[in-house]
Amino acid sequence: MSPLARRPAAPAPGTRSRILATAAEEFGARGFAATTVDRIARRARVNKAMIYYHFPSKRALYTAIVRSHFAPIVERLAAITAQQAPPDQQLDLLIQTLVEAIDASKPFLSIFLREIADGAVHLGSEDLALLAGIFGTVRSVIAEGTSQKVFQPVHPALAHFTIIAPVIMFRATAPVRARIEATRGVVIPDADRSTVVSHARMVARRMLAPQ
Amino acid sequence: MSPLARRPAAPAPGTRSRILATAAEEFGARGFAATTVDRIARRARVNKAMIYYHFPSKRALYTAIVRSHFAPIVERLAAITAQQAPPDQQLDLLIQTLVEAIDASKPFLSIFLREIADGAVHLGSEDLALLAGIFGTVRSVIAEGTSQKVFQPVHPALAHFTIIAPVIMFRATAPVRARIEATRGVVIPDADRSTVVSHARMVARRMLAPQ
DNA sequence: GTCTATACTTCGATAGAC
DNA sequence: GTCTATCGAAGTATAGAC
Repeated sequence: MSPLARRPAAPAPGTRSRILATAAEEFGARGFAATTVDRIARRARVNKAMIYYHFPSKRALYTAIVRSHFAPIVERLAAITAQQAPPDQQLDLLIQTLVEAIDASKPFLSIFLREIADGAVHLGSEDLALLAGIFGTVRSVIAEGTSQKVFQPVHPALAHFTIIAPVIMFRATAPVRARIEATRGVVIPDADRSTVVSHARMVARRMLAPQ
Repeated sequence: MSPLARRPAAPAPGTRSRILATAAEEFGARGFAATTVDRIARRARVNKAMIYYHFPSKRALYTAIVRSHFAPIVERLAAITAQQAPPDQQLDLLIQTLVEAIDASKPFLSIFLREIADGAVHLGSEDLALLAGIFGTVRSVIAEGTSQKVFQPVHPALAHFTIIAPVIMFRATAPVRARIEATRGVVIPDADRSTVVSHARMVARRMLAPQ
């Protein structure tokens, strides 16, 4: 190789992951349709054509982000139920893990909310399977507790969302609450993770306590 | 007026409301950016130019929808706290009213979720005031109960979302749950309104019961 | 792997006749 | 109030040089 030759094909290791991270922020903040590939490129400091070099389409880029966020959550949840602990202990661990997952990525939380509003039209059957896995895990732990008479009988889906929806909505509404605080001069206290976990556990315990 | 003259300006009473209803469905199902004025026009069976005759812009149409949905909810909530009932009774009424509001318009529920994901960028200070009103009403009833020692102390925002977020997410996820049922052959029971109200009241009562 | 330039499409919005 | 026709701005995606 001539020393005078240029190096036109030097790999830039951070490029692909920088695209993914920036795209997640944009999709989360604006939604799929309102996100432009131009803007992702500019913010990730790559050329727009580079995005199409790494991903076949805007949609494929979006799908890659969704998969990479869902999969590890389901794995961690499965690890908890694999151990044969009592239902109330498993539920405490499930709550801890779910709150950590929700806190792990603010953009993904927004993507998740939009996906629900969309009726999950962007999710393939593999993604739906991951979602069903999360739902099924919580549900089976509650069902086990009910059959052992340590939990009272509850509507499965309503119980599931009673545990997790408050955390989702509380975290997701943080920017809106901040705007209300700023605009209207009221103080709405935030909460750190241990406060949120404690609250969710308290709610779960009280909701499921036998009559 | 000559009998031969045409009547080019016959009013079509249903036009404006048909635009509003169709636009709400589209904004709910697709989000603001993905919704096209062309499609609203086609589905509402009006000419696109008619939309711009009734509303100055796509954004103004969206805002009109948001206002018309938020305002009556806040009114009904205010009517409840105006009466001087005990906190637990007020809370039961608040829950009933909020569940009814959530069930009243499926499109608006999706619009609401997307607005949260957006950080409420489409909402002006008047809309934020309405949102703050909903939040403040629940919050003040809980605070009153706590100061009367009939409720235990709780984090205001977490308590608020513990009561209302499960209902929001349960209703909003109905299409996704249906897809999971269809794709994966599992049965996820739905719930009618009285079941949802009872569940939310049970959760609120148990969460707020003094230790 | 990276860039420039551009083809192709869609969409919000308006002009102007009736 | 209602229509047709169209402008102009963005935006996805690709071709092709280096």
